[in-house]
Amino acid sequence: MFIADFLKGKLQAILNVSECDFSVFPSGNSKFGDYATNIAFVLAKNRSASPFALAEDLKKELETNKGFCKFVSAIEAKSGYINFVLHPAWVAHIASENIQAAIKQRKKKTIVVDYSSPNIGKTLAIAHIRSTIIGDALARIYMYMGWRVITDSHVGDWGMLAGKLIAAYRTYSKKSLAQLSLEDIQDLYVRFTNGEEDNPELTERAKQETVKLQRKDKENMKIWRALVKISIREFTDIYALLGTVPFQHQYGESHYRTLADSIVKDLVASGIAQKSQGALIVPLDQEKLPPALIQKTDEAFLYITSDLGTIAFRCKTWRPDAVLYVVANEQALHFEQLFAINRLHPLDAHALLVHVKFGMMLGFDGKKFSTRHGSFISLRDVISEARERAYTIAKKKNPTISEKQLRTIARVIGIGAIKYNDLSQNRNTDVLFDWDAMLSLSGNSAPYVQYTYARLSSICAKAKAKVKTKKTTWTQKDFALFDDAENVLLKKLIQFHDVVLQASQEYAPNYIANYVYEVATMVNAWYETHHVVHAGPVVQSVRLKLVAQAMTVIKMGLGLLGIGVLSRM
RNA sequence: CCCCUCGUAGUUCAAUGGACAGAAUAAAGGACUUCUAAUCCUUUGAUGAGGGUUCGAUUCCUUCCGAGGGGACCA
Repeated sequence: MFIADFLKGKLQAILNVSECDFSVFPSGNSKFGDYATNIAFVLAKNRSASPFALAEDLKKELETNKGFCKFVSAIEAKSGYINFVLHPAWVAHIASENIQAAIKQRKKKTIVVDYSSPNIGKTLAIAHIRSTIIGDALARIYMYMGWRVITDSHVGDWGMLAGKLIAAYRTYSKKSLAQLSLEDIQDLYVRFTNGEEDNPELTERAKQETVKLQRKDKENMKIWRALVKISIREFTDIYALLGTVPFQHQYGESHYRTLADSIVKDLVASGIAQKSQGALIVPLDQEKLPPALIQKTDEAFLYITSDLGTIAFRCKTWRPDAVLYVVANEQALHFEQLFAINRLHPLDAHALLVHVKFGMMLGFDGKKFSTRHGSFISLRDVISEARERAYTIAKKKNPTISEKQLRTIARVIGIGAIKYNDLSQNRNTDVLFDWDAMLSLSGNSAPYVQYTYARLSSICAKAKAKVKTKKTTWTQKDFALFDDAENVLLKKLIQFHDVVLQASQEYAPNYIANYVYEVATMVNAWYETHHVVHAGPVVQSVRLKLVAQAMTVIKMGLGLLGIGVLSRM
């Protein structure tokens, strides 16, 4: 149940104000009721009236509405706000919902999430972590929201990069294709780019190999296919380590080359693209953007060209309602140009194209990570470091536990810490890479929330209660045994859907992370002062319901972020 | 020179234009004979600077200062 949305709809209908842009939101403080609205402020502006008096009037109008009073048991007007206390019967109804089931939509919508998108020839690095983790969370969130989700990693496998890799292989490799590992390829590439600095001949060679590849030279195609295969295998391994949703597609840029070709022809024919200094550009003065270069002097395509093909392909194949590009801030101009060209020459009429941008991960020096300057941190190293740190602590806490269990705990905690670090922030600020911050195991972190879950699991085990993970059935009578803290906690727990909805609308997984953290904080405070196992049977059974409810919310919330829970840690 | 993102406690981060700007960490003190102390409870501390719009601005506009990233043949 989307409580805020539901109440807003009721208010619109009862007060007949559908055109007015007000909001309904959970009150931050229980002294202001459970939910509140700023409707009086918004209406007062339009009618140039006093918001304070208007709030009083609206309150009276709502109080006389019998239908509305089934959902809200008390209404108050306070300094212009109207605050609502939810009706206990309705609270019981909402709390009894099965939140593990994905939300059903009336009309099933489709979304394409484009994320991770590494280049071939290199293992995944720290620079890929944000896109991979944020994209994965968004995919999970939209699946939960009942959308048809298409996950696609737009792998960089074509163009100059591919040519360089082939040239590097041909120039330096002593191994055959079959013997080659990704590490070998990476070494060859680094050696090649270093060599380029004082040997322009190598760059020339790379260009020639690129042209040969684009002309489907047999030998080059063979080398290229091997490079792609080795790279994808490595990517898949790391995604498995991270526990991300497996990609449905990893179409590379190469996949779009013929489509891009026809789009470029169309753009030229319709006069949108024109020659400039021997290359092909799309002027975007009207959009107040610099011109986009879509074809080089040597007729090779660029990043933006294949992305135009990508739009056409996706729209034709899946007919999505939205396409999310989870790509760092540095590509902002690229996407502005891409979307602008799409407006001039619509490759699809109705898909909403969104660049979900985020701040960059910066190196220790506060500058961009770059392989060339040797500031390369592989994702494998980050993962194993995280696991190691978690392992050390887990072993200290549980000296008697089996090695196998320890490893499981270390994996879930370590991965959780990495993901949470990114997903709890997700603003556009750049992030300075810092081992300790990224792998924090205490305070506002995934392990804190996971620990809360483990404690609750332990209560269930001690009380010999079966944890009902699916749903908890509540009646209004249960609340008679609650004190204030428990009331507030349950009201917090039923906000789950509101939060997920908002996270999906704003492409902001951090709303869920923050919410789950707040829930964990409340649970831990409650835990200190309320006993379950030693309480009397009646109180115990109600508190066990609360425990089950909290466990479900934490498990689901972390699950949407791609983070697991443990019954023991 | 132009464009994008950002500037909040000592540090790392929160805050759909809203009710006293929240956490974590660091510092000081306190709580395990009862469900896991990876926890809980106290205390100290912040919106880069100046204008403007608004009943109300960390949020929107503007000027300046500072950081990072882009700006036609890499992606």
